[in-house]
Amino acid sequence: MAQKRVTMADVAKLAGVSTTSVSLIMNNRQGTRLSAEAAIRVRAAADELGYRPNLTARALSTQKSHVIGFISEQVTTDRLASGLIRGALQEAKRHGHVLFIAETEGEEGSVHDAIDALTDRQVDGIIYAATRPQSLHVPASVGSTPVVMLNAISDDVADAVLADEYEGALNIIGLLLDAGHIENVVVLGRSLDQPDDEWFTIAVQRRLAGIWDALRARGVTPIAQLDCQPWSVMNGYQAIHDLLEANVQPRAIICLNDRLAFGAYRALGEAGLRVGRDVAVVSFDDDDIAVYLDPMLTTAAAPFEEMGAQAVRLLLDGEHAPGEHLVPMPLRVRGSVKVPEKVGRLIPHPDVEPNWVR
Amino acid sequence: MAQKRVTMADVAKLAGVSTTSVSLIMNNRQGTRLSAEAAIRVRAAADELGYRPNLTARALSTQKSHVIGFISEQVTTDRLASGLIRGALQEAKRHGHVLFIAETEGEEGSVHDAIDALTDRQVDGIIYAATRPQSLHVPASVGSTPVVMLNAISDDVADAVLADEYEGALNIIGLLLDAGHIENVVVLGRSLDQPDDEWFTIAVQRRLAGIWDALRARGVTPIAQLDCQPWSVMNGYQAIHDLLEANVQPRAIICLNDRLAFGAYRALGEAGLRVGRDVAVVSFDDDDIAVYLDPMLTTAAAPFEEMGAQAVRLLLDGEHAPGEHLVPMPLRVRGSVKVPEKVGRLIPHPDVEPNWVR
DNA sequence: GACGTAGGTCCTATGGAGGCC
DNA sequence: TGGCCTCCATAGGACCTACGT
Repeated sequence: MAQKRVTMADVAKLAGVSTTSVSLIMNNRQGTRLSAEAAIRVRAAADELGYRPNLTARALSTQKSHVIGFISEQVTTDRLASGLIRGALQEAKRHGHVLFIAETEGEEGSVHDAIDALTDRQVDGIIYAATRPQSLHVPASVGSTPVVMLNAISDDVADAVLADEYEGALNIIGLLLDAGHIENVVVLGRSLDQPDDEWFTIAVQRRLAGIWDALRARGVTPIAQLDCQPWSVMNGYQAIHDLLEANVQPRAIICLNDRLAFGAYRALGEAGLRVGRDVAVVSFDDDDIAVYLDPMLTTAAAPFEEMGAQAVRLLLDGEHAPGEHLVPMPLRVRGSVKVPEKVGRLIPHPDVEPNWVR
Repeated sequence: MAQKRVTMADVAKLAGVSTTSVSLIMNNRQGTRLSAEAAIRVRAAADELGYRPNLTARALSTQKSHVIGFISEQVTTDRLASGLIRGALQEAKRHGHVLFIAETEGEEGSVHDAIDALTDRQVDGIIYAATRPQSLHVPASVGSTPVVMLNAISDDVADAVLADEYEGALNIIGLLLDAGHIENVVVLGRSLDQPDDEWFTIAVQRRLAGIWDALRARGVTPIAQLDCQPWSVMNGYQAIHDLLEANVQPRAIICLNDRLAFGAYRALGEAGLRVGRDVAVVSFDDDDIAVYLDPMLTTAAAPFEEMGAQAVRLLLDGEHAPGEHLVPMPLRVRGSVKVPEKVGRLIPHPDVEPNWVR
């Protein structure tokens, strides 16, 4: 068992050179040219023995571990935000890096522990991701390790990757209104005068701002704004249910997220109203359930994968203007909005339900 | 910038001892007792300087990295299976370990690369997870690094953690039948005589076996078995829709997974049938959508978190009987099955829709 | 009894040694 | 005498540990 790993020394011995030469050759060092013949011998020996450099040892000596730490508060749980990890993972892989994952369960001190666990292992950089784009505190214990906030912001860190909620909202509402759905518009999720609370994150603020700017730009005034918190299926259902009971007939519903839309569908269905025919619905996030609905939901997708990838790039790049980095939210145009041909041509193709395996 | 990290040597100098002493004291080595006074001096110095051991260096010298590698084929994508990671993460943390994540996109050779990336970094063990419990090949390049298969099996590896599909099926079907839903039973997803195919994984085989054994044990014969692949919302809808069109009236539907159930709900609803009143529905997995449905879905939950945790325990333990390790599937009893009081007492509490943040 | 020295983990970085023209 | 080419010894990096004083 446990046959020891092949080391540089083994290769050196077999090739009849020093370990230095092996190192230089295996790393393709320019400048200090060894004889082509020696290089061939070394490579042959390495191949024969199946030599692979020990990256731990290399990290110790170069101070570069080629590892990125990914801290999240429950991101791995959230099916939406697992896209963040996925995007980061793929981009990291493209650069020969690998990801350390550490999760903080929101407990105090838990972040601190996670950061220690990562810096103790000499990660080259840290991505600090959140489910909600709230402002987070980053302990000073990171030291000089570069940090990028992902779907979050922090007073302690310059770089942050966020979805471009404002533009996304402008676009999706623009789509709705340009398609002619300008009467009896309802905003579901949060009203303009709802007092600030913990849910009113920077992302929500911008999303809402985009919605209203788009409405105002076209002179459209909603007939109702429905507060509800949290944005759950149940609350979406209840809000639209109550609205219909009060004899208000929406022709277009702007949902602040897909779960609210899901609830709205149900309430509408119970009242005999058909989405796409009687009522247009748009939403945000492109949750998995968006394509489970009938008709499928038109929504501004949260670009989580791209955001994750972007965070890795920022970390590895080093040379970039610090600040917020906004990633566009692609529109998923599907059956919940009837779009005239003319407008339809300008926008991306509908998605289909993915082939889930289980 | 980049103020160098505090090393053992720094602590030693400040405390006026050798690095050896620092090492021994910081690691609480018994046996070789240093003076209590020296220990105090060293700890004070370490505190003052904010010393933390460099785990990379430690790993190099002890051959223990306290890192576990987690390889998955798209597990991070799948919102169901992200529970695997979450469970593993928390258990690893409890043991002072951290998780390397590597994803293979199903490409050939990709697994090989992932394994290399991990073993090059001296991980203490590897968890190889899959979305479908299929049989996977594990390249010999793992060498002597211990491997545990998670939600998968392999001819090359003894240990595997799987959901106890058979028991889960026995239980959930038992629940359905014991509640009195024994007439006009329909099995939705896969029939007994459907030929083997790529979807017929070991998990599906056992799930199906459990269903039928439970049915037979009570002398119940379904009035229909509906094949469909993949198990999507659309296919579930279509199958039940067609069934109703053919004038077959199900009183109980056994869905092979939650997405099928989702589709079934829709088809039933369109036909004016109410789940929980006219038709009982049970299912598998406890997907997020299970609680979005109305009434909420009664389902045998895939115990992903517990499975992930179990995999970590097996890796760290070392002393255990090798083989398959089955994790029970808890029943989530909700509104889709009317359960008589008497039976209801014996089973867990209904869940509620989680407070999603976005 | 209390502690330090030296050698081990594996790789990289640097200055310079030896041979040849 | 110098220059050029090929190569290596040595000294890190930060830690652990067997042995010695």
